[in-house]
Amino acid sequence: MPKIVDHEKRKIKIAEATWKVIVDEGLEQATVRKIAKVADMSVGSLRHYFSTQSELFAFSMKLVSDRVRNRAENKYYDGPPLESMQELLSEFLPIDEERRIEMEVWMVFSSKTLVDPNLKALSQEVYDEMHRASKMVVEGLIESGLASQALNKSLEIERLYALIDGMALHGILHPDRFSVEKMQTTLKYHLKALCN
Amino acid sequence: MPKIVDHEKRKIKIAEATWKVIVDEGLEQATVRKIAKVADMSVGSLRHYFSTQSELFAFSMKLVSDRVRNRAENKYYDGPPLESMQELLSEFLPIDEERRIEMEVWMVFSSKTLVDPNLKALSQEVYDEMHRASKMVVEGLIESGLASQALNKSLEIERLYALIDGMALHGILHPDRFSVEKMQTTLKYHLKALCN
Amino acid sequence: MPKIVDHEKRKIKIAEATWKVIVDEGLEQATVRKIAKVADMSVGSLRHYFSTQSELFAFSMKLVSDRVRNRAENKYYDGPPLESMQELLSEFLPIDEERRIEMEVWMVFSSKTLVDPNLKALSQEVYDEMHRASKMVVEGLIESGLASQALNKSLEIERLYALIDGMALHGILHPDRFSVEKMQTTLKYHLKALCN
Amino acid sequence: MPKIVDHEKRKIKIAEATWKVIVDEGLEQATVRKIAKVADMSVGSLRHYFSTQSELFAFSMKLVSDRVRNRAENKYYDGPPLESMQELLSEFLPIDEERRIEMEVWMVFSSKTLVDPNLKALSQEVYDEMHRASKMVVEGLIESGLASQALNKSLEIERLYALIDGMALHGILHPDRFSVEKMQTTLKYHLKALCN
DNA sequence: GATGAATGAGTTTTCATTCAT
DNA sequence: AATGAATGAAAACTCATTCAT
Repeated sequence: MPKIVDHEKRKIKIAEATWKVIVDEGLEQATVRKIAKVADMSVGSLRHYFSTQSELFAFSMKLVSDRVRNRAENKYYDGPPLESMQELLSEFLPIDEERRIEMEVWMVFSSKTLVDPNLKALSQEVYDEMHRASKMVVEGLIESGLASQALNKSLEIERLYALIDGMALHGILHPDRFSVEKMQTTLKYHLKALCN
Repeated sequence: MPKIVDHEKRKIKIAEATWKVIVDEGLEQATVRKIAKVADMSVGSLRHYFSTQSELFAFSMKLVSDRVRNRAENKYYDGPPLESMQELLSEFLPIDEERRIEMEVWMVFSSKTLVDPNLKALSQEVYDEMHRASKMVVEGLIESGLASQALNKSLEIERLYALIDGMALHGILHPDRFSVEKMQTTLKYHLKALCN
Repeated sequence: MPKIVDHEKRKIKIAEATWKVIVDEGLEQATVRKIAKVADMSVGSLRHYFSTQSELFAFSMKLVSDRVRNRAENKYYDGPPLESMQELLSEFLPIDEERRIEMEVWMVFSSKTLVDPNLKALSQEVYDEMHRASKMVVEGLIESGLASQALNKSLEIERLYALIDGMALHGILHPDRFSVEKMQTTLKYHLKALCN
Repeated sequence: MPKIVDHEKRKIKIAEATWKVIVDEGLEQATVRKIAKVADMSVGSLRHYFSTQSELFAFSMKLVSDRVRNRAENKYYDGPPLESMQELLSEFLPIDEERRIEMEVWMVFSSKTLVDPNLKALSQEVYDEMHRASKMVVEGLIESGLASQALNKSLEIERLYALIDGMALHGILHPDRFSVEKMQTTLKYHLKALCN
């Protein structure tokens, strides 16, 4: 009987170490050596789980989207509609340390997406998912009677989604200029604006 | 002092080569050797202009903001206010090849900003500039009487700026999903929404 | 003691997997991992049969000589002398897929012989065996009266043996230039030449 | 003005270092590090001349054929025909230290030829050249009236060429069994046999 | 016996930077 | 000013071998 390890858990541990190195030192410093060290294992061992760095990065990026999606899906939305929507959309913003790390890692990988075909597919998938979430919110507002039926639904979806990602970007790159509070207030403001 | 001009021209040529490599192959592939090759000069010669790679990157990033700013400032805005604002704000969106390249390079460097203190200052400066531009637009709309005085100016500024950068992000990362046309329509839609 | 037979069978299976990897990808690619995979077993398991790679290689090389020797010895030579000799000597030429693989593997290991003392002994043994076979042929021809007694026996042996190995070499390295047919015809021609 | 070095000479120096390592320790030990050390330069410097190991090996192999060809072509053959031919053909045998090294290196690379497409072309070229040399000898013997016109020219060419390479092989792999003297005597014997 | 996880030394390769010319 | 040779550190990756289960 071989040594028993939970393969998936190990991979997640490594991916989280990867996040840490990326956040602390940047993607270029996310070398196999450093990641192994942070994950507290040997380079050779790490290679059991990810045979190439590319694989490791793909998994690490995917873990971000999995985490965010899971949180968004498993949350219990029971308040008033506007508040529920605010809560849902906040899942995609760097409103606390946990989310900030994920968003930052996501952004760094997104950047890499431009020239790494390996990561492109996931980026597209998530774009589509986010787009659907944005659609759900806009349609939810209209159907619940909060928002006017006269809204241009399609454009509102694009606007909302771009707003979310723009705020996430500002929140990550300029936390001192664009605080979490501003983020939340601006989001609430936008949702309310849709309801006039 | 023609020498200085030449010197500066050379540096710009090198920075543009850097952009090219970044867009084509990514920041990690932007090695001194490759950049020198694309700029059609020797490695040693390139070093006369930039003694370290870090300097070169800082200059290359700054060139993006200079270019964008110059274009925005030197443009002659003579149409109706809403159209002028649309035109101004479009300068910050990847609406054509030239701008797409600049935005993409900017995004890649922004990513690096998170861990490279050398680039952080410029990033902040540009954030502030953009914020001011956003403010100008919002205030312009109010002062011209197009937009209601009841708007929350401060939040509208954040909203507009985030929308712009979010759209730029989507336009760069997902040009097939978020076309230039959608970008322009969404922007126009937003500006109009402010005027209701 | 059926266990021992199984043990031996397993070793042969592993050696054949080694051959396959060598022929397909070369000696340098004949890693323990790859061989284990081709042999359809785990790395750890393979180690029960060969505790070091060196052992494995020595066994794999020896298997070639065993196979060739067995075939040569167990063959029933009942035709005319010249034909029998042609048949015998053909056992040492890559005249079909099976033999081609063996010769190729042999050649690869022979190359390694130059610097690997572990393999040298076997190489010498086989040289001597082959030399004896060559001697048998030459003496056979003379004794049977087919060849003249005036032949320089010793030189004829060297000549025949070198011819065989030279043809094997050409057959392996340049099958498109030196076909199996040419090989056979040349051999027959040589044997006949001895009989003039 | 850049530092002036004779690029080609440097490459040859490196290739010779490669030969040395191969002869002393085998192809698998012919690592870039070891070669650089023997060539008395840094690894990075070596990479100026050969950007990949594959390139280095291809050049090193080619250098063998160049050396042998040059020697064969520039030699002044002025004795009796049979002696001239003996001398020419001896160029392809490991009759002294210099030639032994070249032949050994050639053999090692030939082995690699089987799975390295990069080296295959050269191997074929040399095969053809050697074949032509063999043809020249056979035809020379016939034309000079030394050998009978009744010879099967085509088969004699194959036979001679295989004999040469077989003897080279034996001379390299088993110098204690197949001495230089035997080599020469066997060759002379063969040439004479053609003349009966 | 069997498994595969773990290790660390070793490999090729890349690269920013320095330096002699 | 310009060139490209030289360097050494560090990268990704490979691998035989060891070991716990």
